[in-house]
Amino acid sequence: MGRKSIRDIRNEELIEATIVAVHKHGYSVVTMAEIAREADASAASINYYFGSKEGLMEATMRHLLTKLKRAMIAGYAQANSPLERLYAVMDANFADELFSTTQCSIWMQFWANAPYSERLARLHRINRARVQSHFLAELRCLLPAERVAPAHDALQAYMDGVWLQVALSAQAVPPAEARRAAHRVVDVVLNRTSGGDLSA
Amino acid sequence: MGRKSIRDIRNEELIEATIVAVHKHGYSVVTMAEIAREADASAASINYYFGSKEGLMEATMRHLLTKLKRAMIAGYAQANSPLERLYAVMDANFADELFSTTQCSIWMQFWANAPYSERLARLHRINRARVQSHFLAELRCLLPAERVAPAHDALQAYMDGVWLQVALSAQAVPPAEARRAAHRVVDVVLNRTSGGDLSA
Amino acid sequence: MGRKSIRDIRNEELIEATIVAVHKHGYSVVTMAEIAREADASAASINYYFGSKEGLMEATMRHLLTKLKRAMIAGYAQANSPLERLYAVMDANFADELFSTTQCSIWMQFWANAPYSERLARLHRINRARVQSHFLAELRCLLPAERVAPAHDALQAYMDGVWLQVALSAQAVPPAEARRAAHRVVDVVLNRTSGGDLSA
Amino acid sequence: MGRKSIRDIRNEELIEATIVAVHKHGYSVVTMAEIAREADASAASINYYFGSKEGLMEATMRHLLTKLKRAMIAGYAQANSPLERLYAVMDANFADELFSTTQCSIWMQFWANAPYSERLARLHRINRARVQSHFLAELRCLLPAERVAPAHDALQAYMDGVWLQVALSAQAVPPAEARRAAHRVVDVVLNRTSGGDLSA
DNA sequence: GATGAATGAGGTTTCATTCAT
DNA sequence: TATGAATGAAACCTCATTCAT
Repeated sequence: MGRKSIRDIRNEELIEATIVAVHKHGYSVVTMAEIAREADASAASINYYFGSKEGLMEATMRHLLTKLKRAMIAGYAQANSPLERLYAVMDANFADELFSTTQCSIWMQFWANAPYSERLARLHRINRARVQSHFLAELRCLLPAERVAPAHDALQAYMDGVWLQVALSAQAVPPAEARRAAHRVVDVVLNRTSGGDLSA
Repeated sequence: MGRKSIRDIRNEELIEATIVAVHKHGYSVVTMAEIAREADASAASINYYFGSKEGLMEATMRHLLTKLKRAMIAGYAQANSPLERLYAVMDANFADELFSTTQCSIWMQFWANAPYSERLARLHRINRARVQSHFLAELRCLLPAERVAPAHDALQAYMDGVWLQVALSAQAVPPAEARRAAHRVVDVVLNRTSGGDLSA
Repeated sequence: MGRKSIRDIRNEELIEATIVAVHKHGYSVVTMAEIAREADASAASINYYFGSKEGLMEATMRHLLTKLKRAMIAGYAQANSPLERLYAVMDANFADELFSTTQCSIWMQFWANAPYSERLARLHRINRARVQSHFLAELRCLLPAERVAPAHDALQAYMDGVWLQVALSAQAVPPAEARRAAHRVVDVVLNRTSGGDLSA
Repeated sequence: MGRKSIRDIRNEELIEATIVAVHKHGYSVVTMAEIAREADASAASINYYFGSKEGLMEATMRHLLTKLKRAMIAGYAQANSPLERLYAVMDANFADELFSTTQCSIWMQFWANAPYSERLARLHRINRARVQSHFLAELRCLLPAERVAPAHDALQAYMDGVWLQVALSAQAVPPAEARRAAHRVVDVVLNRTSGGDLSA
């Protein structure tokens, strides 16, 4: 039942190796050999499992998206109001197991290459749409109609920008701190702070 | 004095071609041949002018950074207060001649590849530092010390995020509108809006 | 005694699959995986039975040669004169169970690759020698010595040529018709037709 | 005017090397590296000129077909009767510069692989149609309508069969002798020999 | 200044074969 | 007996770069 087949185990190992290797060398520069070395396997066996390099990349991105989705669902389960759910969406993006320099780096790599790979672009579109629908649903409960779209744009831009900064600065930011900052941004965007305080 | 040498003219043509080609194919996938075709030249002549592919890429990024710098300087020249100068920094990033889908795409390509090219990384660091120093200088005039850093982070993240969104959605946003939205974000971050209104 | 072991049954299935797969993809392009798929088996099991790809090919060719040999022996058993035996040799080559587009195609594949595989070349030599000795034996009874060799060459060339045409045109020729035409060629070569009529 | 460009010269060299290499190793087994070695060039430069292995093969076959066509046209020019033209068609196939073991071997390789390469198949069809139309045109002048098709089939089969034999026996046959034998076959098929003599 | 020609280096992918199960 | 799993070897092809012209 919960048993994992050898295939599943191997898949996961290879995907972990891919994440590390992509972070080290860059998405479209990394070679199958480098990934294989990282996984203590042969390049041929990666093709055996994923069919091609692009197949591997797609599987890797799918893996990350699933992680993000799970984090978001988990947060939602414990939230009891629109505001808390809004926080939960932000928290998912800055969750402990997601918001590391390595993973921010991978995300950026995928973003940058999505426009040139239909398979990546598709995953990106799906994810973006899902996050957006969550955002909008909650914002509609909290803001007048005409402010919903701009608020969503600002929040989404903020989240993307933070990831990008972490990816580029290669300087780790504690996830908890990132979540605190994100909550403040939500508050400011919703005008919930009397004094509008962006500092800790 | 304003006379351009043949070399300068050719350089500019090749850089323009590079921007187009990188946008079409992606930074690390585009080939010298594709760039050459875009410029109606030969791959060999590009090496003649820029030494190597990486040299060309560095020159191209430098070209874009110069454009950005000029836009910022021009804005500063007309600004007469900290707030106006803050607006000017944002405006430069969303200037008519910079904020196109193509160019946002290129920026993202450069960002994504900077960590893997020392020459690109250096340019990125320099630029980032310059923008940051502008931001901080103005914010210090407008906010208490402990709120300066978070405000800067939020504004920078917002700007990066917007570029990224435009690059990925491939859906053009009118620069003027982007500037208006950016001003509102500045206002909100500074708590300058009594009603804290993010909508038009 | 006529009992077939599992091994024999499996062998035959795999050989049939090989014939189909070689026809579909070409001798030196077909892969073990494709053959295995055709036989609903695994590539590994083919190696278990035949040792290697070349072993399988040799067995397959041997299988076809045996079929041809049997057809020739059967024809000989019913022939009562040199001329009838000559007809029988031709008939064997155009027998119902041998003269199909698929099999002509296989033959051509084997011919074309024999020069590059010692094992195939050996089979080819043996077969060719056997057919030749039959031909010569009968022709010697029907023609003066100095006309035997040229007549053999012509008949052999004709037979090969017809197979080749069928293999390449991929347009089936009814075996019975091929046999009729072959008989006429024999007659012409032997000058047995007063009017020398090559038409039906 | 008659000047050959470097490109033409190189093309020809590479094609000659291809013929030799294909003869040595077999059509679909020969590697680019082997061909390159034969031409004292690099594999990369072959792709530079022909785009791909298949492109090279197509060009090589086209080269051979052109040679055959020229030989046929030359023969036709000197023929003054249907019979002489018929001889000329046969002679072209067994011309001194075409009827060598090496070239017969190449032809067979191309035939065997044509069914699996659209580009080769196309060339084959075109050539076959051209030869056939020549044959039929002359045969119609020499035979009653109902004997034309069978006579053509027999002659074509004979020609193909002889090439195949030479390719497989790897035993050279003097072209002049092959032509003499071919003329006799024509005579027999047309019933022009009172004694129907297939011997020298 | 400009470019065909040429190539070495290297990447992805395929495939026959082996082996543990 | 049968086959997933794994891989070394090798093939094709691409591409940045060099160089003679």
